[in-house]
Amino acid sequence: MRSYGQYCAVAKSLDVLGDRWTLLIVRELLLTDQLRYTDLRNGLPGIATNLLADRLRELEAAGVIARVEAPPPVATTLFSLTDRGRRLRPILDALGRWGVPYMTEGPADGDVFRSEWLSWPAEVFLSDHRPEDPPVTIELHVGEQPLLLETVEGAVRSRVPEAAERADATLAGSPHAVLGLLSGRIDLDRARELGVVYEGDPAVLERVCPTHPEAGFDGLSADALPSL
Amino acid sequence: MRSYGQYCAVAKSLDVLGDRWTLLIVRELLLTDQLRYTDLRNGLPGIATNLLADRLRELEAAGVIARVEAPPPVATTLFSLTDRGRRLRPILDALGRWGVPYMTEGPADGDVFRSEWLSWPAEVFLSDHRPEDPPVTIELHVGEQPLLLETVEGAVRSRVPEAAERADATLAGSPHAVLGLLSGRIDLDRARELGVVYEGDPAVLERVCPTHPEAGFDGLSADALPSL
DNA sequence: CCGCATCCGGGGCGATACTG
DNA sequence: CAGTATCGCCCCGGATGCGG
Repeated sequence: MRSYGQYCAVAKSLDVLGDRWTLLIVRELLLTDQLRYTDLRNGLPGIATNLLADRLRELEAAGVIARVEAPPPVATTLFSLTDRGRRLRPILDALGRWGVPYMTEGPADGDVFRSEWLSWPAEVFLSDHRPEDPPVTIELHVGEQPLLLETVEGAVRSRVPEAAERADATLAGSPHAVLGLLSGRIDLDRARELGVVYEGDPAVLERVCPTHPEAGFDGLSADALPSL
Repeated sequence: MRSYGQYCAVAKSLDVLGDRWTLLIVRELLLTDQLRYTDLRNGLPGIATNLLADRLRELEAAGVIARVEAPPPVATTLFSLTDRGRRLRPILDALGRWGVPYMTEGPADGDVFRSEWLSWPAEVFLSDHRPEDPPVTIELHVGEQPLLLETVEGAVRSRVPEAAERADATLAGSPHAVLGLLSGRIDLDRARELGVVYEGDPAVLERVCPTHPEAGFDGLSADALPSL
């Protein structure tokens, strides 16, 4: 990217990160530690292959990602974040938190979806109301692959589960309906009408879901959002 | 900006903020509450006037900024952030914090500079080591206009000072030298050799500056930064 | 002056095809 | 699987013009 030519920390960051697709590549690598070129391509629907190659080169030159030649039997190149790349998490989290209101009204026409992307709304909306109790996990089945939510230190974190990992409860349904439930905009009964399936102790869900009258989310509701 | 077409909070944010110059316009409005078109143009060296007009329209449509028609004697349109726009501060702060290492090696050739941009390095590097004592202020004279640092709740915040506001100490010099002092990379004696002028009780500066062997800044030193 | 609109050249980007 | 090559378009940068 052409430099802004400003001796300013924000501008310097944008010199490195401001190109189209760059931060979404970082998002993919924050959600899944190591990815192949093809995995990135699949996780970034719409990116042109030459752009992906360009961005990966630039990010490597900037010290944000590293290329690892995996030994057999994998025998392919894997991309992962460097330490400096992992320090981008606060930026992505801030962007995610600010963008959550744009999700609560449902996907726009033609939007694609991957369940890992629920990571940000889940961590923003949910919290552990009984942090002293033993931790619990909930498995989300929303897109192609599941997402695991777990209570940790009073908050809720998400990650891609290991194979055959069992959770205390499972929640399945459409992205919009599951998000409505997680945000506290609708309750479980209403969610079920929208096709949501919840299996497990209801107390597990209640433990992490927002208290019902959508409270104190610091302007995270979609109300008063411009039409775009 | 063309939408990424992804039902993801990060992508939705970038749909609104990802265009070139957009976040730098927000930066200007976070640093100074209300700005005229011409002020923005001056604060964003290099931006084309049509792009500035485009971005302001887009940001207004997105509900991030608002246009205020100032009454006489000002008689001009002022731009300011909405509530939603002010919630972008965590994003800018995260970008600023990540970008600080790119500043510690000095400005690149042709970089322009404005003293307000020292806001991020100052808040990242400085802290109040004696939060129980009465608050102190330091006035930075680095660029055209001064920047005021003040201790608040154990941290150091910065803002553009009111006219004729007096600080407990003043610090003047080149951006690179002042930044070296603020980051703890050089001490006051060395800074003075580089043309820095400090007036006031040395204890004021020591109270906020990092303890000398550049300690624990979470990878914020410029070491091991790629050449770009 | 202030707040833009218009025009125009160049390059970043999007889509597809092709290759070691 | 991991890219390169190509082509059109549109975004961006820079200059100028223009009404209030």
